[in-house]
Formats: sequence, C-alpha cells, structure tokens
Amino acid sequence: MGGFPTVTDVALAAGVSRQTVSNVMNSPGIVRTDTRQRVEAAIAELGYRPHASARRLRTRRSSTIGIRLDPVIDGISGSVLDRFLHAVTEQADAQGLRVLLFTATSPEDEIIQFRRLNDGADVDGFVLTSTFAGDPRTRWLIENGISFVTFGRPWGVDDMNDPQHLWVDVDGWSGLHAATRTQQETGARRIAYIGWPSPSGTGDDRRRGWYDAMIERGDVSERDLAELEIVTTDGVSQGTAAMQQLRQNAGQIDAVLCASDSLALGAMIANPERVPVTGYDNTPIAAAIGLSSVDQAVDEVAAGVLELLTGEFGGKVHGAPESAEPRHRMVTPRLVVREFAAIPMDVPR
Amino acid sequence: MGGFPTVTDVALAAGVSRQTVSNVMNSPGIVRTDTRQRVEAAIAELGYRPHASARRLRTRRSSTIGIRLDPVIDGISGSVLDRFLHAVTEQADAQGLRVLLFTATSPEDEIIQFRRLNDGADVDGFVLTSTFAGDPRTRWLIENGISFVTFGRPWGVDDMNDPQHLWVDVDGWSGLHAATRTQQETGARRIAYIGWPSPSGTGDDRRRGWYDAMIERGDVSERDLAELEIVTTDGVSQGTAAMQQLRQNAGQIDAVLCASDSLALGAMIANPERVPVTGYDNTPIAAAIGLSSVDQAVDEVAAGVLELLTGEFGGKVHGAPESAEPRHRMVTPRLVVREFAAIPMDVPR
DNA sequence: TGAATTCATTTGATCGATCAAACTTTTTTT
DNA sequence: AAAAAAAGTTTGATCGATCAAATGAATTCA
Repeated sequence: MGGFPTVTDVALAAGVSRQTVSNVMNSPGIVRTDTRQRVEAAIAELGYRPHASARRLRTRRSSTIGIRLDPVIDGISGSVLDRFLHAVTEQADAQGLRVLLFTATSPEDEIIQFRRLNDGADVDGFVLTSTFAGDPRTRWLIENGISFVTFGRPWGVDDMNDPQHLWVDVDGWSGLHAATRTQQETGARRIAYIGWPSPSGTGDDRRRGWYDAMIERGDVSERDLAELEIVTTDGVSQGTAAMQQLRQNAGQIDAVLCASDSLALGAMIANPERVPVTGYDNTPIAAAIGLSSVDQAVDEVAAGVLELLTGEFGGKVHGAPESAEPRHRMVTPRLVVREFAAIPMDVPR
Repeated sequence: MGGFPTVTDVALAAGVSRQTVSNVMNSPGIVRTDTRQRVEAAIAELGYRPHASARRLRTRRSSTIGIRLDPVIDGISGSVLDRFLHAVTEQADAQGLRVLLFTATSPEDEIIQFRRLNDGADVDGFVLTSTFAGDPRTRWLIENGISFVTFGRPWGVDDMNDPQHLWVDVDGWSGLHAATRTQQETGARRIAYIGWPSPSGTGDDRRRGWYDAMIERGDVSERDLAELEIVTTDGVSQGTAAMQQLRQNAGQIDAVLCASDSLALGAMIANPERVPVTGYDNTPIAAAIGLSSVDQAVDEVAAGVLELLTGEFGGKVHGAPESAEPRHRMVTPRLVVREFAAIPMDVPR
C-alpha cells in the first residue's frame, strides 16, 4: 500500500503466484498465453516496476556496465570519447543495460574503482577506453576474471590475438589510406602528413595508412616522402608550426593529412593557398569550420562493444574452447569530405 | 567461501554480531572503540566490501543519481555539459554517490525514464540540465515527489522562487557585464554584441549584462546601441555573417562580445582588424584558438548541485517550514582573458 | 485404462544487508 | 548499595525478487 507494488501484489491481483509473475517477466515462453496476458494486465494496471536492487541481489548480476569518464585533457579530441559514451548509453538503454560512470586519477586508482564496483555488485562489466601498451588495467581485469571490453586494441606485442581480451577498434590505417586515396583521385600527387612521434599505437597506425597509399601509387619516391612528413605533438599551434615548416621546406604540396583535428585546425590557420586539409576524429570543430575528417564511427564501435560484452563470452572467456565467434571487431572509419569553408573563405586578401 | 565475504563472515572473524559490523560501517559512533578496531581489522583482512544492491534493497535508497546524457546537438557548446557531467561524477564519487546515465529522445520520454529509474530504486534523485520555460519534467518530478536539482534556473514567470524547485545556475548577466567592463577598461567604447533571438532565457540574460554595462558607462547612446547588436541563431557561419554585417553597418567597433563560442569563432574568421572578440562557455575551441571567453565554472555548479541534492531538503521539500537555507545557488562565471592568437596571427596580408 | 511424460504453476528458501526491538553490560543517580 | 539510566551488543524479521524443488494438470504412450 504505502510504497510501490511488488511481485506479490501483482500475483494477488492476477490470481497467480509470485513466481509466475516473475516468469512472465523473465521467461515468458514457459507461461501459458492466457495466464501471461492476465499477469501483464495486472502489471499494467498496478503500474508495477521490478525493484532493480532486489533483482540484482538475487541474481547476482546488475545489468549495469561501468565506464570511466576520462579527465578532459584535450578538449578537442575528447569529444570522440563523449560521442562514444553517448552511443554506448543509448544502445545500452535499448538493451536494458544501465551505464554507471566513475572517475579515476590514474590507472592504479582505476583498478581500485574496478574492485569497488565489482565487489559491490554494482556492475557486470567494464568498458575501457584509451588503452595503451602494457596497460595494467586489462591485466588486472583478466586476472580477476572480470568482464570487460576495450575500445582500442591492445598495443602489446602479441596481445592483439589474446583470446582473453575482447576489443573493438577503429582501423586508423584504413581511414588514412582512404583519405590519401581520395586526394589522389582528385589529382593530388604530393600529399603531406602531419603526425605524432613514434611509438604511438594509434599514431603509427594512421601514419602507415598514408605511407602505404603513397607507396602504392608511386608518385613520390620513398626518399621524398620523408620531406612530406612532419612529426609533432598534438595541438593547434603545433599544427600551425608544422604547416609553416612544410611550406618552407617541402616544395609543392597538393594536400595535407593530419593525425588529429587539432593539428588540422592548426594547419588550416597557416594555409593561405587553401591546400585541402583532412583531419581525424570528425570533431565538432571540423564540422564547424568545414574540414574534411576521418570519422571514427562511434556508433558501430559502441554496438560492437556491447555485443562482445553481452555476447557469447559475456565479456570474458571462461575455459571456452575454440569458437568461430571472433573476439574483436575492427571498425572501418568513414571519411567525411567537406568543401573548404570557413577559415580561408573570409580571410582578407 | 565461494564468493565474496559478507557481514556474517566479518562478524564471525571479529567475534561480534552482524549488526555490530553494520554499525561500524554506518554509525561508528555508537560502537566501542576497541570493538570497532577489531571489526575494522577483520574487514581489512577479509577484503570485505558491502554488497551495494543488498544495502539498497534494505535501506530503500541507492546512493545513485541519474543524469540524462543529452544528445549531442551542437558539438561545440555541448562540451560545457560534458565538463559539467565530469565535475558531477568526480564530486559525487568523493561523496560515495554514483552517477547513472540514461538517454531520452524527448522531454516526455525523459519522464518515462524518470519513472523507470525511480520505481526500480535505481536512483535517489536526478540532475537535470538544459531546462526551458514551461519544462514538463520539473513539474512532473515535483508532482511525484522525486528529488531533483536543475542546472539552469526555471524560466517561467514566478518559478525562480518556487520553493519546490532547487536549482543552480550561472549568472550570465554578470558574465557579460564583466566582459563588457573588461573591454571598457582597456579603452573600448563601441562594444558590439552578437546574441540570440528573444525569448531565450539564457540569451536574454547575457544580453542584458552587456546592455546594462553599456548604459551604465554611457559612452554610446541608447539609440546607437541598437546598431551594435546583432541577433542571430547560433552557429559558426552565423557568427561570420554577423561580423560582416557589423563591419558594414555599425561603423567603428572596438570589441565584440558573443553569446557563444560558436558565434565568436565565426566572428573571428571575418575579423581582419583583429578586434577583440569574447565568446561564452570557454570551450576547447576558445582555448585552442586563443579566444577570450566566459567560463561557466562547472565545478562550482556541480558542487552546488550535489549540495542541494544531498542537503537539508534532499532535493525536495517535504512540508518543511521556512528555512534560512537558500534553495538555489547562483554561480558567478569567470572571465578567461586570452591574447589574440591563432586565427588572425598567420593570415596572409 | 493406468502409467509415464511433458507442461504449467506453486511453495519454501535465499541473496546480503539493515531495522526494530530485546537483551547485557556499564555508568550514573538517589 | 540498590535502582534507574545510558551505552553497547545481539537476535529475529524484513526489503523484493529469483532459484530450486515440489506439486498439480494436461498429454502421450503402452
């Protein structure tokens, strides 16, 4: 009376037992049709909602996944993770999963949070972002038998095929390969690349996409290719500096590809000749100033992550034998082509 | 044995009863010191973690707050909400609160989600963002006696002092007033404002900050002030268009203030004279291109939200009589001043 | 027809914690 | 020193759902 109706109330109203009500909700198949309809009617009439905590206590599963909200470092590329978070939340919702956020100050601290959330039965598994080589978090999760899927492939030597590590990643190689090809098709020959210093898992991957496409085409000798490449840390002003350097030293340049939208924005600023610039991540900035960019297709990534997390392995590999089911997903990014727009357009001559 | 230790295990190990263990965790004050220490030792040794769902079932509270993850509309200003979300999560964590995300396609759908999460005892209360005039969500929450606090004041006629509606907001008036003053102090007289069409709660508020500061100073007649104001929808290209219009029609312009960083970025693009431009929200873009901007101080907002949510009223007002405790917080934004930088710097003459 | 199966539903126990009230022990009061 | 009050601790019941096993009803088989 006082509070919300419980299974017992519904059972009473429908003239059945608690368990039947439970069955209607969890295994409708085993309940006779007319009984089921009667129960459903009672549920609707009383406005019954299952008590999530009670269910979790009994079933020992929470239907909740934990995601660490990364500290906002670079606000520009950070938006990819925000979009990813949004996609995960949306698709999780649709599957009856909840998303619980937490923060951590370091990978070690994050492991403490894993422990806390897992022990308290708050979450069934985790989604990790921003993995890096020798990541202690994945090791710990595997050792403790906790379900997880990473957005980002493992960057260790042999880890990519580790059957215990489920992951989804975006094929940066393919993104830059396509971007390079697209420029080549419009007639560009000398295509420059502004990227990050090695070793950087994602960075090296993207660079190779450009490099391979350039070699395949053969317009530029392998030696000259070195001139067309600038290595720098990420940031807008670094992009500007790199672009200036290219214009001074690299001779003719038909197009510029960048490892990030930050670099691309920077490059655009020092781009009076309006050389086509392509960024990476398709951030709001790229959209705002009309910059082509490689879109990471976070929706697909999110779908893949949830599929792996809730799928056959439930995010982890019990002693399961070989299986046809692949344990990772490689998502092909989309190249978003935009006409040159905002920045150069209104610059005074 | 099999799973994690429970209160009973700890009690056994410490030679006390379940309830004493519970007391050590929830009301340490009533347990004798030596007993408490013994229990704490047992907790540490067994690595005991309370089972969150069991506790929630019994106490009927979840220590979790629900936040809707807004659809990413304008990616640029969206980052304010992301930063807010981050601040809330971080500070909630510190208070032992969890943050549960959800999405919704419309205010009506959001109300359905409120129901679901509240009935299932998933959350104790909600934090709402992006409130608008006549918001059906707040009305529904009040009617159903559910705790909530909004980031954003109620924009209805008399709602601001509604004692049932707890809110935290940023004083846009003060942000623009300060920005105007700052420009005036550097000698600027004719300061333009690019804002949004009325009625717009936040927009009108910001505009008035500029307007009042201009009137106070009296450098520009009330008539001329109209020339210095452009009304347009939000967006980068709209900002560019507005700036061009100002340059054509408004004569001398010493500075430009904008209702958003999107508009400010647009204005910067059509700004060969390097008139100082100030944006609003202090988004990553403003930082990236070196644009002054009004920062919403999301940390303070988050702190205020949690304070109200967990404070005296617990997010709602029971029949509580008049109280000295204010039911809202007005946060004063910070003006972040940046030297002119990226965009005009490398533009070729 | 009666026994063996299958299907549908019910009952009792349980998940892990906290509440409410009972019970002990210690401290204060008279 | 006995009675009263306070402090500290324990016991039984309970939150709301699901599990496991038992019961009853409908169906199939010999």
